[in-house]
Amino acid sequence: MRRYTHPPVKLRPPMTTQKRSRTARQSAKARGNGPVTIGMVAQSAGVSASTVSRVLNGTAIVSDVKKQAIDEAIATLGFVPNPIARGLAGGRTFSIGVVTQALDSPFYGAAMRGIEDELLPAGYSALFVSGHWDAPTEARCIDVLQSRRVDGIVVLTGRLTDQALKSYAKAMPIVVTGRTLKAPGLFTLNFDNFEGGQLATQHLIRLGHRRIAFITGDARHPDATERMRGYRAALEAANIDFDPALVVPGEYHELSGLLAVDRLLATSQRFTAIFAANDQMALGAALGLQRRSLRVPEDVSIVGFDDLPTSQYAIPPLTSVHQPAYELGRLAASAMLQLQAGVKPTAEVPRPRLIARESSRRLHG
Amino acid sequence: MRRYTHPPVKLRPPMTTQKRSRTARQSAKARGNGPVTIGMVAQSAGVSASTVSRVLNGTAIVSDVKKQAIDEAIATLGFVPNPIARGLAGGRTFSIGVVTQALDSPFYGAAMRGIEDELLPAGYSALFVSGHWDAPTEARCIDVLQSRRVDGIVVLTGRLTDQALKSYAKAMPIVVTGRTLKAPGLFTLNFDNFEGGQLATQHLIRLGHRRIAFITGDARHPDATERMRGYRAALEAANIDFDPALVVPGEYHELSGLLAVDRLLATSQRFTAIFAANDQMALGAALGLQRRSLRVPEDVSIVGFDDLPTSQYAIPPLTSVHQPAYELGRLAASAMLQLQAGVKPTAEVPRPRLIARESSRRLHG
DNA sequence: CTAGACTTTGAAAGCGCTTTCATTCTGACC
DNA sequence: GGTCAGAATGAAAGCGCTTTCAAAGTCTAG
Repeated sequence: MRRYTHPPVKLRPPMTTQKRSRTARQSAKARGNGPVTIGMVAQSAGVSASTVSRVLNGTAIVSDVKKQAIDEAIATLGFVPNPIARGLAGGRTFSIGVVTQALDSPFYGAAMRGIEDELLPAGYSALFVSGHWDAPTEARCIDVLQSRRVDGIVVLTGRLTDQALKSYAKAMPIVVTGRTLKAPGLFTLNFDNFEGGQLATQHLIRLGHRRIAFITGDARHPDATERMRGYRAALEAANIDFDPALVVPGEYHELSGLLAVDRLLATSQRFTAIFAANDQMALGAALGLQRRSLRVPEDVSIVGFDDLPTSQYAIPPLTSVHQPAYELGRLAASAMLQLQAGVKPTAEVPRPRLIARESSRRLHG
Repeated sequence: MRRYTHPPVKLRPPMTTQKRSRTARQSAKARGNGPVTIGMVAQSAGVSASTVSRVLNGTAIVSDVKKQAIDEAIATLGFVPNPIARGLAGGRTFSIGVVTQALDSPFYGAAMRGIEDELLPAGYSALFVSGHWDAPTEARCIDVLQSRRVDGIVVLTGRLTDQALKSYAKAMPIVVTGRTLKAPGLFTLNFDNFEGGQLATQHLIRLGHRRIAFITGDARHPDATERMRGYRAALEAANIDFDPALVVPGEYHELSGLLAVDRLLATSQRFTAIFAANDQMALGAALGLQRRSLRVPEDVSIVGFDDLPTSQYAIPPLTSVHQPAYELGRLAASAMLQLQAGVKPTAEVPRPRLIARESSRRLHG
């Protein structure tokens, strides 16, 4: 098997003297094998390692002459500080843990991209782990992240209790999306799912629909229940009676949307439109309708929620409430950066917007 | 602003004596503030830190009595070794870097999930970064990962040259998907895109199609050109002349599929089927056809490639060549684990399979 | 001029762990 | 009973960096 010399620990030559002098060790390093260390920079610039560190971190004033010499040495040697050593010594690893729910969801994917785009330029790395919509798993994720000594954790939605989150926030800064919570060291970023639900429902009402079915999301997700609240509020505002028979449970994936339509049709409830609590279910519902030879939007209008990138290419292109996943990721990350810097974050999530496409149309239009 | 006590560096009380005794320091720690260290375990078990380390890593024989005492101490104190310190001292960080091309792609998402599922139980963490299909960006990603001292890197496809990859493999183990390459410290995992392309085309031919259009992927992706090779080979095998007019370029996203159909229709080429080099373009193509009032599959059959999870819920459900993204991730990760252990990986990628759904049907059936 | 107040700087300790080296114990064998 | 190889263990060095502490300069004001 090959040996990798990166940290040449195992291959360290046996020491001959009890204690090699500092210089001896340094020149040994300078011979060019391992990576460049702060000591080599210091030597090359004719200063001490402490001073180099000070320049690196800007933790103290250093004379311009030396600063220049150090910068030059860093450049010519191509020195890159070792984050591991920094982490050990300084207690900061310049890495942020991110608890997503599914690495392979288009929604979280966009959020992760936003987080990465924000963190990388700031010299931070992101550690993505997935909680699979399960509180114990999420807790384990956070343990892993903490053991990796991340400087902070971004939790994308999730099922942890507010209490648990608050308690984590005592140990390190936390940014959470999908809820509103006040606690020291904790910053929350909440998308207005209620308003989104209203928007979607209003849109259908304005198109003349009055029998609007609703496919719910998992009731354990606060955002799902909020969207439902929005649905009911919009109905009420339009003086349309809420009919429980038009509400069918779903689980945020395509299949459950398809099944929901089956169930709806089985009860022979009349309806002219469907509002699905997310796009995946809306797409499943569209397929379900098609299977029963019902056309979208001629026979039934459909509105989704999330506005996934692919939804605009669905057949027909899906009307949906846009959720700014990428933006949300960026905001969460920049809030975390602010927390790191000791600044109180101020980010605000954009308000929901409805993107009207071809899956919804005027009733009897 | 709040201070976090995790590594209590900044708040360390000023030293009173020149050099505190070992015991003094330890009991200070044992008072219960910071996290549990190996020293505390050692003290509690009545052995030295070295011995605890030996038990932890299994690097030397330790008497059963002590081993038991140590295990007990670890359990009662809830000790978790600090990976940062381990990384510094031992040169291993137990983390694997993963260069994906897009964090928000369903395909890479599934692969990431596979990687995570394989790595986590082994005590490794994954560091995901995205190269955005750009060689310089990928190179920068690898630099970041190396500076983070990952123990190895998994590269999912990407545009780096074989040469570059080989040279990286000199510094640390590398696993690459999407190409076949032999080099020390390098393991490749290649999906047979050629056969996949053949499979898709054969399927259409068997259904009676002879005018089969092909929407290509980005020509810079080896897998795209392989799929095209498969297309041509299948045509040839069926004695169908290759017609360049039926080949239109695409870029692996929905819009380019839609545009490709427009272009195809504009030239008024006759065709009864379309093979798109990936599902996203197939979906875009389906929408493009629908816009021109052409029905799928009645007027035109469509076959995609990748078999994204959402493709089975498209309208109509998409026939596609299944690509085992999740499996691929798992295989890549387990190969990396084997490399870490000094074992020669043996993993093999499953062969392509065609998943027939409703977007393709017998011509004039 | 010189005491006091800052600035700048380097030496050294320390972060938590691994690994080497030396030491102490066994037990086997002559 | 004595010698010697091998097993088990602890002390200490070291990974690369940050931070404290003290020393050495540099001013400024009395």
